[in-house]
Amino acid sequence: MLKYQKIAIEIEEYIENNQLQQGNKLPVLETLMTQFDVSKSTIIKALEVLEKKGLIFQVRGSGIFVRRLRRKGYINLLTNQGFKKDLDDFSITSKVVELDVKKASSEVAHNLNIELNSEVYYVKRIRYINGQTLCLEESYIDKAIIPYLNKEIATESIFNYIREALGLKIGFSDSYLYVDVLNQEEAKFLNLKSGLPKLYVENIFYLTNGQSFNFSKVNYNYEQSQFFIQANGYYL
Amino acid sequence: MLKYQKIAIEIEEYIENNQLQQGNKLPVLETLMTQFDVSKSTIIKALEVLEKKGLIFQVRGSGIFVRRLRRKGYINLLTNQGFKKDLDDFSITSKVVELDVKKASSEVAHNLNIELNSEVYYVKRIRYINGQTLCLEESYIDKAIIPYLNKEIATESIFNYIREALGLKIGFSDSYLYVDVLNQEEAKFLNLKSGLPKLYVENIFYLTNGQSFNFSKVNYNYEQSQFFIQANGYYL
DNA sequence: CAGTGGTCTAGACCACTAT
DNA sequence: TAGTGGTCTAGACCACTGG
Repeated sequence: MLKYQKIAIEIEEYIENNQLQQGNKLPVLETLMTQFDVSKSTIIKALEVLEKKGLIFQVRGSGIFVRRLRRKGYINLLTNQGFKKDLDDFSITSKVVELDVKKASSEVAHNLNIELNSEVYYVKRIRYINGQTLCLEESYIDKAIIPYLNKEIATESIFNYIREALGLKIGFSDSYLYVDVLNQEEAKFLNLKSGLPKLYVENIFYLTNGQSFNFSKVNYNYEQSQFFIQANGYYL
Repeated sequence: MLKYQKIAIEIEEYIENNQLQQGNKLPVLETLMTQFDVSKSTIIKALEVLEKKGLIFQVRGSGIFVRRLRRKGYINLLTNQGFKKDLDDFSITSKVVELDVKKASSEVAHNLNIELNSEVYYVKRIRYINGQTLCLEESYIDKAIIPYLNKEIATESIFNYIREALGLKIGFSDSYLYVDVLNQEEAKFLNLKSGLPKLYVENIFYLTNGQSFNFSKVNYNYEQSQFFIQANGYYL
């Protein structure tokens, strides 16, 4: 593990263990440098990690402060692919409805950047949060990248499998979302009535090398869909 | 302007001017260093900016590549506060329905982290995208931080006013969102029927020093609400 | 194994905040 | 004006990718 990652984790634990609140001040750079016995750049790099995670904010000339969310019970929209990591807050389970190998349609081929009719895994799952239906998800997974998949893996975390069993590194994702109403089939799976609102999200996930490996369409149960996003002001 | 900011802008322009596509390779670090006549760290810092903006991705041992969105017509959820910057893609206008000074309710006081009954500006606006109703927005703005506001400013960009006229720096934001149905009043303002779905978002905006200055509640017209989010894999 | 990006250091100097 | 975070450098060394 890299120095700055380790330091980031330790500072995060420090915040957690001491139950620091929004606006609480962390030790100054100088102190952190001597405490961890590393150079200034390394501390800065560690703090950058925490800033990206929305855990701290830095004010030039003033200090380093804790940033905390004011509300609980919301799902982080930027980290909601694997879910596993949110297990502390939520109990999320899945039921696999269907798992097949299919030929890529033009829509799937386009989003996965592969040839028409290439083989993809098609996985249809219902996901539950604390026992309630959370979403109906259809995933198309490039078989050229993930050569094997079964129901057991899909019931657990496909992302963990890709990371741990296959040793692939997940890099980034694009998500497109809009609001719509449930059709009959979606409503049936979510145990809701058709015509009710839903959040519809399409995701494309990429490996660190830029290859897209997973295209998914997700219909969220509006009753369970509370999300949050923390933005850092690189645009503001 | 800082060196790394300037370099980031130049590289962005280079990508734009040459119409580079997803996966196209940029010059290697060594080349960029000599081309801009700066140290390695400065180039890395510039590339980091572009990576956060979702414009490039870097692959160790391989190169620096262009990252492009596959779809047009979606609003970036992480940058949708000012709107002004999206003017290239969308024509967004506002109509101010109401502008008052009010006493902060407990909800507003809590979200703005101020005393109950402190004075806040209350701004109710309808926003239009390409002539269609986009959203109905209610903002509560801390009068202790923004001492003056009028209809003209609110019709244009409140954020630009805060930045440019008041010289304040906007730092970060928290957004909470969920899907719901329109009530009669909201429907009226959005020119839709009650009972139709909506995306409901609450935002809290902070200055760089961590002070929250704006709490807003936004109801989006589902017909015009197409959003995208690019995630970088700091969690994946 | 050559090419390429990432980490880390030590230190000079700059810019903002608070008092 | 002291304290604190940010920028920038030059260079050593590390880690991953791909032919």
